[in-house]
Amino acid sequence: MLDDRKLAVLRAIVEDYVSTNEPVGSKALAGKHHLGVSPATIRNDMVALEEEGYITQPHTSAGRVPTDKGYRLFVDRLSTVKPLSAAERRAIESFLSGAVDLDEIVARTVRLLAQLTRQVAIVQYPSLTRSSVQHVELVPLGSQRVMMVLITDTGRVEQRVIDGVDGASEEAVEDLRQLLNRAIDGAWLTDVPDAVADLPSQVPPDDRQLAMSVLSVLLESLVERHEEKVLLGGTANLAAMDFSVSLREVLEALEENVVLIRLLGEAENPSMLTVRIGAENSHEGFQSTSIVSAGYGIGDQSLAKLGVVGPTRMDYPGTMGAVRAVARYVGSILAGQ
Amino acid sequence: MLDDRKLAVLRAIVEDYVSTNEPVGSKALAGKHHLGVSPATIRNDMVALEEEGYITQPHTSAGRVPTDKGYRLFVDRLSTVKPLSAAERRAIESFLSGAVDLDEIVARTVRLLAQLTRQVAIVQYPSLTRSSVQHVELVPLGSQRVMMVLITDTGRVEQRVIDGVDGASEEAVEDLRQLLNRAIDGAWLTDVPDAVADLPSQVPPDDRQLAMSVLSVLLESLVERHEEKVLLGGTANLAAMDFSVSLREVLEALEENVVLIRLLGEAENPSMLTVRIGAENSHEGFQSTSIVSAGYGIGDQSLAKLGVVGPTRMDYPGTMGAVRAVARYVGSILAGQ
DNA sequence: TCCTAGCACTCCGCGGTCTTAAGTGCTAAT
DNA sequence: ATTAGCACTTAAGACCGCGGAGTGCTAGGA
Repeated sequence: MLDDRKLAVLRAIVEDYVSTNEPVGSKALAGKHHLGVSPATIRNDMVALEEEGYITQPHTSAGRVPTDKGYRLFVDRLSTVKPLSAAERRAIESFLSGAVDLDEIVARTVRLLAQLTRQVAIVQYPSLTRSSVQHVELVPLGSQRVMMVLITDTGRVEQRVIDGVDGASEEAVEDLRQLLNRAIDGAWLTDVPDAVADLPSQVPPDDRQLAMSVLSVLLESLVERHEEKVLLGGTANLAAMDFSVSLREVLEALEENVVLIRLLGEAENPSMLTVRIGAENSHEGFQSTSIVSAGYGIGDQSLAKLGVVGPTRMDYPGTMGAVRAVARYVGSILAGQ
Repeated sequence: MLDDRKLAVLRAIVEDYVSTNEPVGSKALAGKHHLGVSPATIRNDMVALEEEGYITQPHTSAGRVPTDKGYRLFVDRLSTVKPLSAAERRAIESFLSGAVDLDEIVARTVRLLAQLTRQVAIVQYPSLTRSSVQHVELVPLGSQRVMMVLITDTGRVEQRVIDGVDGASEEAVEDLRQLLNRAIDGAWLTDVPDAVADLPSQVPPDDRQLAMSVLSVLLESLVERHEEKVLLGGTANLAAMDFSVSLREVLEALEENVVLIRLLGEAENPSMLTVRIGAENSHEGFQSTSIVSAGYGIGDQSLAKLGVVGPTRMDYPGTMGAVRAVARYVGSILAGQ
């Protein structure tokens, strides 16, 4: 039903429309894209494509514009991820390798993505739940409070203050610290609850209240409030985009971390790309945007996700190439740390 | 030269223009603002105000619009900070008091400010340099690396990994840790360099290299890279604002933390308000915005700043009231922690 | 059977003109 | 010093006509 030439026409329409942002007509197509046929023939193909729902015309006597379905077909079958140029790869590498800690890696990554794609970049911090305990520290603050600092092997630091612990002597805290570290040092975060289950029975009764408080906060910080943080960048690029929905809606949605995380999609293994086009995004504000995302992590384990959001009318091959490349480099930087 | 009635006219113009966003004419003024004089009289006052540069007209035969200078006079002499309603105050209190750690306090504050003012909110994290050392922790990571975690009394945590330290035995690290804590526990961050000056001479020669590395990273994290972090919120409100400069410029400037911090102004004692109007802002992108900011902190010591940025055409009394109230509440929450 | 040339038709966008409404500045009267 | 009246200016909106880009259709050619 859709022969090769029709597909070629669709591809040409997408590419043209993406670069010019104007509905593309049959004559222009026949000219630029040396398809070797006349405008009239292209028009015939166009009606076929339109009947199938791949393109549409804003009004009679205007050129054609791809629909979400058209972009989907383009992404799935008509395009290949465009690898970055050597210069770009070098730039990424030198830019990312200058980072000193996790915060900065993430900050630089988001900047990089935004610059490469000229779109809005989203980077999720490496998740707590998929890393292991590097170290846990207990610090007495005054006589009534203790601060707990949890350091993971991905370099992430989680701190929490435990309030109202009565009679927490320095020694008791120190003892608990050692006990705790012996129990969970190196453990996967998901295994921590099991690992500490019988810990209270090992502390002297006097300090048991302290131990319970600390443990409950520790578990809470692991499970309940594993609020995944994200960083956003390149919002200035929004100004150049033209959404059919109001800019405000998009900006609002971008402020909701929870929404963003859900948006980043379900790519589970690193460097596998997810593309969500237009109405495929469930969320209100993103009906006329596309999201290209990928997982990143160490080895073949995905720790978190990153991606960009832009207009459905975007350069998919280029964007996908950039996202994939950045995801890989971040992974390697993370592994090297 | 500017009698009371002329000032009243200016005030009326500002208030009207702020609420309607349309140039205000003499007739409308005479109607709404019961000034007890006829439009013609008001017109005469207007030409006086215009000659002095407080108002201007976009074109002949349009109403008048306040200039930056006009807003300045309004803020300085014609308006009073508007206190929040009891309901608003209660809302602030309950919203902020739910925060568990510093990150969340800041995050909630920025949300709150944005919602109250319907503008873009900026909150700077409590500065490192004006707080004191609560604790410093050294954690060996493998055999070649040590992680340093610095905890301040404002609850801020700074972490850094020290790389390539040869022969850092667990004992050496532990010794150094104790030495370090004895030297700087409780010290003002600004005093830390002095406090650790003679520390290397106190460690055994074998561990001196380790000590030097740690100290240099510590000092560096205090001084050189005291990159002040800021959090931004309410950017969605930008969509409703109309800038004469492009939206893009504003968004771009908002992404530069350095710019933002400079922008927050020089209010040194808490709850003292700074208002920068239009061209008073040195930075390019903010020529048509106003910034209302205040310091916040514990007691009468300012730890950091917060504020909002909106169009010069903003509700100054209300905005100033909100900023001042939030700054005070954050201070009290911080003190209570 | 598929492609192409030609042609009439549709519709958007652009520039022009006209009108209206708002608001001003000036002058003369109170 | 204030006010009423009036002529003048200007932006914004409505209306119109036109040109151009693009289409769909039909009839003829490989």
